Amino acid sequence: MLKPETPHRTTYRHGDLPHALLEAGLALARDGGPDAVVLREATRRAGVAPNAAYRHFADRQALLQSVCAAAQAALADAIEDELAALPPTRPAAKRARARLRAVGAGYLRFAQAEPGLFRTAFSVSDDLDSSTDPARAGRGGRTPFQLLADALDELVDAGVLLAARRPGAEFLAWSSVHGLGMLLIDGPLRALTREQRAAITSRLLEMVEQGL
Amino acid sequence: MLKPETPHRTTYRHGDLPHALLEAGLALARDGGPDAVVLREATRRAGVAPNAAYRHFADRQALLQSVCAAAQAALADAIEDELAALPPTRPAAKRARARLRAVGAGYLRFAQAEPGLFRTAFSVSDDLDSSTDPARAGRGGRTPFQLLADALDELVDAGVLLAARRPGAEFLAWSSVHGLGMLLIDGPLRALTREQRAAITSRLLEMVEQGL
DNA sequence: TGTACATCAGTGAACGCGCGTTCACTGATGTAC
DNA sequence: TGTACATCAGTGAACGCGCGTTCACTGATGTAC
Repeated sequence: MLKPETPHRTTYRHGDLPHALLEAGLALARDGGPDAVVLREATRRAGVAPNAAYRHFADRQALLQSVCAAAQAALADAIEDELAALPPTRPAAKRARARLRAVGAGYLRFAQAEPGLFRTAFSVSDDLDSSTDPARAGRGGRTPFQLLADALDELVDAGVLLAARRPGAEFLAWSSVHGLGMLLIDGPLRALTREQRAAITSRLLEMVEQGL
Repeated sequence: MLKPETPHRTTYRHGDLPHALLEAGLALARDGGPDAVVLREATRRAGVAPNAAYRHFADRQALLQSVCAAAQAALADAIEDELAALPPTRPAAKRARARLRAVGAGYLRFAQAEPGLFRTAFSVSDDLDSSTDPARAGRGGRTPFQLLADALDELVDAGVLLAARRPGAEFLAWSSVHGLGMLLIDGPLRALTREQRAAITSRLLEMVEQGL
């Protein structure tokens, strides 16, 4: 087991240690989940003494929080990718439906492609305010939560979802998709084939659409 | 902070150390989740040398696995309680519906009453076989997964759920409820009042029923 | 009923590990004059 | 353009912690004769 990269630094100053630590933290989260995000290993990877981290992060928790925000941003990116890949669709109702499904599909794709980051994204217990924290936003400036809310708003605009049922709907949709993500990466659905996963994902999204 | 109990033992033999360690492990899980289930603290609480645990558990992982199974059994008990509290209901369809809701309600009640145990119950990544492992069963001899499956079967028998939609339905229902549990204990829904939680729980269960 | 002995549960001491965090420091940078 | 000096980023060494796990051991139990 070789270290992936031992950064050779010629200057005394690192250059961008905060960023390097965040990247190292993300790498740790990627293949070990939140518990693997530890200061010493992050500084090691950044090629710096352990205590150098304290110039930029108050403590381990602060680094973890940054990594968590970055993981949520990555999740937002995955959702945006899924939305962007959608073909232009004409009737507004059909389009809105497709977009909601894309949000769910992107979410689940990310959970399976990056289980470590996914777990990390939800490791820091947060509240409603942090769901819209710009640090958690993707390229388009929206957090995963906001992307979901947008899709639901479109559904109302298109007349698919009754306005009366809109409030709180994000939590219902989110619960279902989040739960499936968990079962797929850690739970009893781990062993399913790619096709089986796709099938169950599809059925779940359909259920949410019907049930909302 | 005093130790809750320092067991005074007069005999050299403990009596029932495996059981004592399991109980200690459960207590640790209860207020610290899976990461808090550590051998040294468990033996401390059992009033025994750290290495005594190795007479009964191969390693830390083995203890955690036992605690995990016991946590699932406790979850099964919570669901059974909810089912038992149901008033007798006449039309089979109405009855079957009420029972499915009770399964979900019991699951979510447990998640909120015992978040540490709930997290621990799903900390050991398992497969479909372990979902029916008797060690994870409650008083009635059924695991949480089996209780859910039973409820869905009743729904089919009562003609509420199309038999064609039955296969895999447990995963859809489970995902939704499990996800809501996560959001309620760790996620953005933590801060909700009791009434708000009840309302969202009710809506989610309704959504599942409609959408299945 | 007594006794030798195998079996097994628990002990005591120790190991190495990786972690978070603090201390007093040193080297480079950039700004004021 | 040059230089003193404040500022700040990183260093080196060390701390204490709690953990999992191994070793050779000792004390009690129960069974065979």
